[in-house]
Parts: sequence; C-alpha cells; structure tokens
Amino acid sequence: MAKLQPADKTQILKSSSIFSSLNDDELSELANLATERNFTVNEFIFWDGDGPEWFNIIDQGQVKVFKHSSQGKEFIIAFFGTGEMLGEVAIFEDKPYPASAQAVTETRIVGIKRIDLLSFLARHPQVALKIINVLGGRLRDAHRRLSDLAGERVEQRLAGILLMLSAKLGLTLPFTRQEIADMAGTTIETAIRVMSQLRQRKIIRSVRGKVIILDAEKLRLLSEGPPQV
Amino acid sequence: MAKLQPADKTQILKSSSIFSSLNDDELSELANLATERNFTVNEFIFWDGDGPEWFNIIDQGQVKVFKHSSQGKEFIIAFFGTGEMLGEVAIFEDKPYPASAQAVTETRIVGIKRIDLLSFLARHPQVALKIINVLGGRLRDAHRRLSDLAGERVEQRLAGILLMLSAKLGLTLPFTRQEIADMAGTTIETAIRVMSQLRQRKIIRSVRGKVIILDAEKLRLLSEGPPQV
DNA sequence: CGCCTATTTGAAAACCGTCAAAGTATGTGG
DNA sequence: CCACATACTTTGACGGTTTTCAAATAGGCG
Repeated sequence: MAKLQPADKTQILKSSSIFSSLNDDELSELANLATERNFTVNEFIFWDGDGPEWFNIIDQGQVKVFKHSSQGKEFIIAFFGTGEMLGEVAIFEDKPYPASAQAVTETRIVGIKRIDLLSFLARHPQVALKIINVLGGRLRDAHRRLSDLAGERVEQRLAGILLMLSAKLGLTLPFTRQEIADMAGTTIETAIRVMSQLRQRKIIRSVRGKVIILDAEKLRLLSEGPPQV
Repeated sequence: MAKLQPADKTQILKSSSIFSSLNDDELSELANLATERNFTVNEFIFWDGDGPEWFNIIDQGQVKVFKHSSQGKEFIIAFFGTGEMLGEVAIFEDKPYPASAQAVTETRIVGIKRIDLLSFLARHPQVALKIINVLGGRLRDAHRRLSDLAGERVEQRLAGILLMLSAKLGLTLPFTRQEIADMAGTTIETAIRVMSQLRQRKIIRSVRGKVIILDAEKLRLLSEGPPQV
C-alpha cells in the first residue's frame, strides 16, 4: 500500500462526517497534526488496557473492536469502516482502552494525538458537537444491545444483529459464524443451529464466510416478536 | 417541595461537574434558559419513544432509566442522581428517547430545551468537551456490561453489578432484589438464590430493600475469576 | 492432492427461567 | 393497638434453552 502524501490526509479527514463542517484551512491544520498508519490483516491497532494515545479515523479497511470476558470468551462490540472514528472512549476519558481493536482487512488509519485533538476541539465546537452526536448514537446502540442481551432469546438476538449489520452493510454480510456468534453473545454451535433454521425457512442464504439476507421482513418479525405459537 | 428562585437554578447548574468550567455570567445565561421541573415518586420523566425535548440535570432525587424487551422484561440501564445529566442521547441525536426514565424518589430536575443547549454548546466548547467526557464514560460502562452479559454467569454478573453500584454509592445499596435482577439481566428468583449464597458466605448482608456489602474483596474475586474448584 | 479453517450435527449436562406457594416486613385504617 | 392489605423476599420443583464436548463434513488455497 503506497504512502500517502500530506495533501491526501486532508482528503481523508474531509471524507469523515465528523469533520465535514471544517473549511480547507481548518482541514489542513488538522491534517498537519495527523499521522498515517497502516495495518495488515489481523494486526492489532490497540490492545485492551493500553494507554490512550491516538484518536483514529479509518480511511480504508475494516476494524473489529472486541473484549474478552473473564472466561476468555470474545465479545465483538463493533465493526468499523471507512470514515468512522476509533478509540475515542479512551482518548476522551484519558484512561486505558477498554477493548482491543484488530484490522480485519488491510487497513489505513489517520491518527491524531490525544492532546492535539483536544486542543483542536476546544477551538472548533462544531466538531465537538459532531462527536457528541456520534457518541450518542453509539450509546443508543449499546443500550439497545444490552436490553436485547438481557431479555431476548438467541434467535431474536441473532435476527437483531443481522438486521443491524444489514442496515449498515447491505444484504450481504461478510462475517463468519464465529464472528456473528461473538456479536450476539452466544456460541458458534448455537448460532449455526439457529441460522440453519433460518436458511431452511428461506430467510437467509449461507456461504462460507458470508451470510446473505433473503427476507429482511421476516427477520424483523422474528427480532421483534416472540414466535409465540 | 418549594419552588426555587431563578438564582437557585444557577447554583444547581454550577453543582454539576458538566458546567464547572463556566463563570458566573455564563451560568446565569444558562440558568435563564433552564426550567425547573418536579416529579413525585414513580412519576415518569420521559417515555421510551417520546420525542426529544429536554436536556436534564438532576438536582435532587434519584432516577431510574430502563427499557423493556419485546417480551416485556424490564432492563435497568442505569440509576442517576444529583448532578448527573439525563436524556442526553435523544437530545444530541434528535431522535426519540431510547428508554424510559422514572423518578425513584421525589425528584427535582432542571431542564434545558434542546435548541438552547445546542446553541450554548456551540459557544462553549469546554462544556461540550465535558459532555464528551461523560458520554465516553457511559459508553465504556455500557461496553463492559455488554461483554459481561454475553460472557459471564449470573453469579459473576451480579458481583460485577454490586461492585459498580458500590463504587458509586458506597457499601449500602438501596435497591430491591427485583431492581438488582433487572440490572443484571436475570430474574428475581435467580438473583435471590445467588445472593442467598453470598449472604451465607458473609459477603453481603440482607435487609428489605437494601443490600449491604461486607466483603468487597471477595466480591471482586468472584466477579473477575470463575469460582473454578 | 493435502492442509487448514469454517461449517455442521449429535448427545448430554448445566444453567437458568418459569410456575407455585409460603413467609416476612411495612404501612394503613379502624 | 390490632387486623389487614401490600409489597418484598424466600424456597422448591420442573422444564426449556443454551452450552459443552465430540466428531464428521466441506470449502478454499498452496
């Protein structure tokens, strides 16, 4: 992957909705603070417990953010892609990263040092408001997933996860069964059993490493109401 | 509960850490935008699905924020008390409240209209940064709880909940078994069974409507490691 | 083709939820 | 002050969902 010229960092930042309110001068000021970093497949971007250092915007690639329970079970908090911010919780609290982040594909990231970002935000409240907006959305998601995990069965949780992913990525979801299980908070075997039924009911289609949604409406019914009888 | 004078609203706002960076002039500007509202026990402050209207700071009292799963099971997202903000997710995203909020005790709240707050934040980036900070903390909590719900057993989840509450409120926790169960994502019966064992092991003490932590260290061991054998 | 990883199925057991019933504190009205 | 209503707590038994352990099948890549 070729190195980017400084001018390109401006473009990368501009393409993120967080910085869309900035003019060209402000963008290049920020770009001067930014560092490009590249990661290969499966490389870690940060580890749970690391000290906070970089605020990141993903330029290209996909990143998996996850946590391990005390039992060692992996829980996937989110996948992030182009234009999304990464590692923000640690930065704004000045505490260690609460989760790990790993590149799923070749990934190019633009990083800004904690101090530089904070000082920039203090001078650009529109950007701060945009970040508040994104954080609010992530908090909303997290609360919905909490309620789901606590109150729904695996079938309904899986349906909800597939819908959420579909809203972001379309009808073809590039995830293994293991990854989907780790997002739904279940095991791969249970996830497979449930999804096999969905396949038999023509609700999804199954390809190695992928899930293709055939009938989003039925998925929605499943995720919202109990099958009842 | 007596009505407050306008001057008092300044004091209320000042006591919240979110507005601690403001000087007296700025505080009274904000106080002029603020409306005092009072709620009696069990009164709803907002409902899941309501349109976003108020950004709230709690002056006195305690508020329960919760969501119902499709099965009707209640999940308690958080309890908030004096000085904490409430309803912020809906405000910053301009979407319906994603949960309901109910006064647990007599509660006095200072509310600021969405538009007024946003315009104030655009002129006071320090406050915006503070809010980012609080949102970051809440997101961190939510992610930890997600990972716990997905990967830990009820005993460990309960231990974790009790520790989290204890960090905020001290060793005496004013919650019923039902409320604790609703925070841990389990049923009251299971919560009671687990807590009965904790009581027999002298880790907690039991009073009607309260839980008293006797041995936080053992709780920590429980929450972090599996009992193993 | 052979290896590695992903997917699938089966059987048994653990954990937890559900249903039922009884016991115990708190407050209220007579 | 007692009797009653109400809400919270507790215990038992049962069953269902989900995890765990084990093993087999299948797809992709060198």
